[in-house]
Amino acid sequence: MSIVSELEEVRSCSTHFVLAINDTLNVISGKWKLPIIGSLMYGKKRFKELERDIAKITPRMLSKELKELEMNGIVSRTVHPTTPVTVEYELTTSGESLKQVLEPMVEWGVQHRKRVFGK
Amino acid sequence: MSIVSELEEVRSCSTHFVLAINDTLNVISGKWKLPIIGSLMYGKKRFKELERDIAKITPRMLSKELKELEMNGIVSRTVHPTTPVTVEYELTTSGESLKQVLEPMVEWGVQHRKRVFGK
DNA sequence: TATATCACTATACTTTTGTATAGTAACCTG
DNA sequence: CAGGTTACTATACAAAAGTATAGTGATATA
Repeated sequence: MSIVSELEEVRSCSTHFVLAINDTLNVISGKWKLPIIGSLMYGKKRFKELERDIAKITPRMLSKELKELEMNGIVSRTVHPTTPVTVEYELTTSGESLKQVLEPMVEWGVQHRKRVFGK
Repeated sequence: MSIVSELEEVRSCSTHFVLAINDTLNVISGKWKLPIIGSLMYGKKRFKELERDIAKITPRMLSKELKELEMNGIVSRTVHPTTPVTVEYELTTSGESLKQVLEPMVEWGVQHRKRVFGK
C-alpha cells in the first residue's frame, strides 16, 4: 500500500488518526526528551556533555530517556573504548526527520502564546 | 515584532525552541485530549455525545480535559437553557488551527510505524 | 410514584512519572 | 594513594495523572 493512500485512510478514520498522532507524541513526550533532542540537533554529544547542557537533569533521567529514544530509533549510541569509556549519542535519520513535526509545533506555539497573552 | 522575525529568533535559541514546542505539547497532551479534539473535528458535540463517542472515558476525565481545553482557548462551551440543560462543545479557530500541527504528526507517526515494524 | 436523562461533582484510590541521594568500576593525574 | 574523570545504576521517595464508583438537582416519561 502506498504511503499516500495509507495517509488518506488514516485521516478518514478518527481512531487511526488519533493512534498515528499518539505514536508521534509518545516519542517526544516526557519532561526531558525535547531538551535532549534539541541539544542533539546541534551535533553528537557524550553523556556528560548532555548532562551539562541540560540544566537540572539527573543522570537517572538522562539515562532513562536516552534509552527510550534509542529504543524508538531516534538516537544512536556509540561506545568508544577509550579510558575512561566515552559514549556518543547522535540523532538517527528518523530523529532528524522529527524536524518536520517540531517546526509546525514551534510556529503554532508562538502564535498561540500571542493569542493567549495579547500581542 | 513580526511573526517571521520572531520565529527566526525562537529557532536560533535552543531554550526558546523547546519552550515554544512545550506550549503546543501542553495543549494536546493528556490521555484524552486528542480523542476529544478528534471527535470535535467532525462538528460540535454535547457532553453525553462525547462521552459515548470516546470509549472508556469517565465523566470526571471528560469534564476535566474539556475545562483545560476551554482555558487554553481550544474549545468553546455553550449552554442552552433547555430542560434538561444541554451544553455544546465546539472547536474554536485556535482549535481548528491545530490541524496544521496534527497533520505532520500523522504523517510522521505513520512513517515511523513503518520503519519500526517493517514495511 | 419509579425510573431515566442531562451535565456534571466528590471522594478515594492506583499508576505513572519524575526527584533526591548515594554508589559502582575502571582508569588517570598530582 | 587520595581525588577526579567517565557513564552510568540502585534505592527510596514525592508529585502528577488517571481510574472507580457513587451521587447531585432539575425535569420528563411510563
